[in-house]
Amino acid sequence: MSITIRDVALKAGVSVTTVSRALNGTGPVSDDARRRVTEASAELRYMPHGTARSLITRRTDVFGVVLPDLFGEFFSEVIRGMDPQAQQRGYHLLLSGSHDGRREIEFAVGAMRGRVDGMIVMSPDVSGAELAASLPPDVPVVLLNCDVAGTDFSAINVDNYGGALQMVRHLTGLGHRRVGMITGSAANFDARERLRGFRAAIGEAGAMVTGVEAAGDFTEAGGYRAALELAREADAPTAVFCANDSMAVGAISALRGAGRRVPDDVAVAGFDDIPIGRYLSPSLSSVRVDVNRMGARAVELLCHAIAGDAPPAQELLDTRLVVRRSCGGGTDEPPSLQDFR
Amino acid sequence: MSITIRDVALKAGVSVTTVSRALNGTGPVSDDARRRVTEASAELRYMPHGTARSLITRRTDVFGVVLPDLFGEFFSEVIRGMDPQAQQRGYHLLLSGSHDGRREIEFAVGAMRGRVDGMIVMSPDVSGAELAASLPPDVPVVLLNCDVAGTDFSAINVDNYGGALQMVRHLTGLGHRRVGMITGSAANFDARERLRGFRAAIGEAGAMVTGVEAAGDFTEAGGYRAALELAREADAPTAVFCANDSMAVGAISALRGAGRRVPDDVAVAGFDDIPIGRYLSPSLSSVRVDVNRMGARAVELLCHAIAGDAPPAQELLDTRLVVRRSCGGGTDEPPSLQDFR
DNA sequence: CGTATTTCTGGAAACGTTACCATGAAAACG
DNA sequence: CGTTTTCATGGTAACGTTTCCAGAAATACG
Repeated sequence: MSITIRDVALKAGVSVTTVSRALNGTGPVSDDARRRVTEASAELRYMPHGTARSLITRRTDVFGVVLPDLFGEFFSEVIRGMDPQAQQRGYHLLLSGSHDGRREIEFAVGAMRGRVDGMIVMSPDVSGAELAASLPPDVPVVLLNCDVAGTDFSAINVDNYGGALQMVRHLTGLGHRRVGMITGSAANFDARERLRGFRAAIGEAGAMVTGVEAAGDFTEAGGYRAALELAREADAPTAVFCANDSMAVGAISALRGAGRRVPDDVAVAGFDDIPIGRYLSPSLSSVRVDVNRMGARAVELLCHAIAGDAPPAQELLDTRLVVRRSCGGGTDEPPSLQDFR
Repeated sequence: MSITIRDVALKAGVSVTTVSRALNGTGPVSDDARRRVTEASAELRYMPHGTARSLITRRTDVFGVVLPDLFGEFFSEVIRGMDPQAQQRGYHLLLSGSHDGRREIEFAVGAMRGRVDGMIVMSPDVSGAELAASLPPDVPVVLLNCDVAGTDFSAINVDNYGGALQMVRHLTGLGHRRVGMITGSAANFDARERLRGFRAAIGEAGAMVTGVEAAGDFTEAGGYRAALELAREADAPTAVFCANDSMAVGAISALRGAGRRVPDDVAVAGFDDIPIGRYLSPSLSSVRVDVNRMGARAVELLCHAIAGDAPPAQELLDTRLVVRRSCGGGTDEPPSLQDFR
């Protein structure tokens, strides 16, 4: 059916060993033999069988990528960050989306056993410690957005704490005395860190400033409900920090519905700086995260782990405050259409 | 180093054959042996080596996905459409982005030889006929957004022609007599089909309506330049149809800069209906394409090709006209924040 | 009870490649 | 010229799994 190295050897009149050597450039081969091999190979349109090669080489040139439920362009960006780096180093990406929870990740990881040289696992809902037992000991792993406290996994995390701190400091700096937060899912590591940043900022702002929290779930609808809850408070907050932009969109909608103007009556801010944020009206203040870079860096770390030329590292990706109209303090950006990039 | 089926066999006190049978449920195994095998397997945390299995089984449970330069959320959506379908059928996705041009695709395809059971190749710049020689004969392939005229590849294409036709008909229906088009790259199949639709619509509109074309390249900057070109015409068009939304964004910016109001002085429409389109001001009229469905359907077609239970099929994905403010004819949608989904 | 069938089992051959070792020829060295 | 090194080559053993075949034990059948 499909042509193997043996067919090439036969046609070129040499042994399979010589064919392998000639094609891979490993070991000495006479010019004559090399010519005959390349000729026969081209004529037969021979392509080496990757699986067979991997079996003996113990290299697959593939990285496994396990992601939770793909959320918007986050997924897209992280992959786009990985791909060029991986490709440049001769690796392909084996994707496995829609995995959350310990058991599902374990399964996905298992299915990749023996088909990847390393893995990048995004696991915001399951900690590194919990994952430790599920991950194969013989395959290097880089964790993304994952609580790796007390483990020595390589990991890259967004500086959620710092970003939230920055944003809430900005809000209190604008003079807000009663600040609300719509939190993300409690199980989610990113959400917990953002909440921690919020609390820290409220704490350091002194006794004049108080915080109030409402539970969200990272969805627009969840943000809508939580915002209504906050608006009904006797002492309703004049600023609301949402754990992500989607919830901020829902929150603005809810607040408007409740007759509150944004940002005049209540300031709103999000996290992630999703692309549509600047096109909303009012444009949405947020915390910018370079997700692309996270993907790229994850590949780099994984390559180091495989080469063994660097110890496991846990990196923090810094964030940037993006102040727009929704929290009242921002410059009134022209609704885009102006700037190229 | 890593544990193999032999280790399990040794620990369970049976042969490797029996272990294989017990674990895969193939062939008869006594209850006692099965119990011992599953026990030993669990205790050793054995995971079969995918590569080794694939070699003999001749199945990898992997689909190769070759995409051109990842364009915005198009890439994301198509993958998101594929993943659930693939996963449901027990397949993983091996990704290879950033491949355009005949040689690069050939290389990517070659690198996948023997590691995938089927391939999905998006190739808007290289036709199926040209690709035929590069594609392996023994691996089923589904082509996406590709000119497959005269070949019998399975393929899924967006109805670019019909979509463009619809949109330009809408513009002429609004009374525009001089209609411009900013085209995409000439090498691009989607672009050519959209242009064909434009010309057909102009043609059928009668002698009163004339069309004028300016060359773009699918980028914002390209749209900007092309729009300026059109605006400088002696008989400048009162409506401009752009081959994609990115160029429409650039075009609106250019027209404004040239002192033309949109949509009052000139109507603008795009193609693709990217998410930010509705948030722009004016909101952007466009042609909606269900990219997600394209990915999902591609996987289905590939599965049929592998199972051999259906002949190669070439499908057309229909489009939907989305009329918004930028071409003057649309309803004035509230700038979102209202509707959930 | 003898034979034919089933059930269970293990040894060995595949799968397509590269890695290891051995061999002979040629070249370099003293 | 004899000896050592290098070069070129091929045979064969891996890699970890499944599949094929054959044999042994147990069961069914007449």
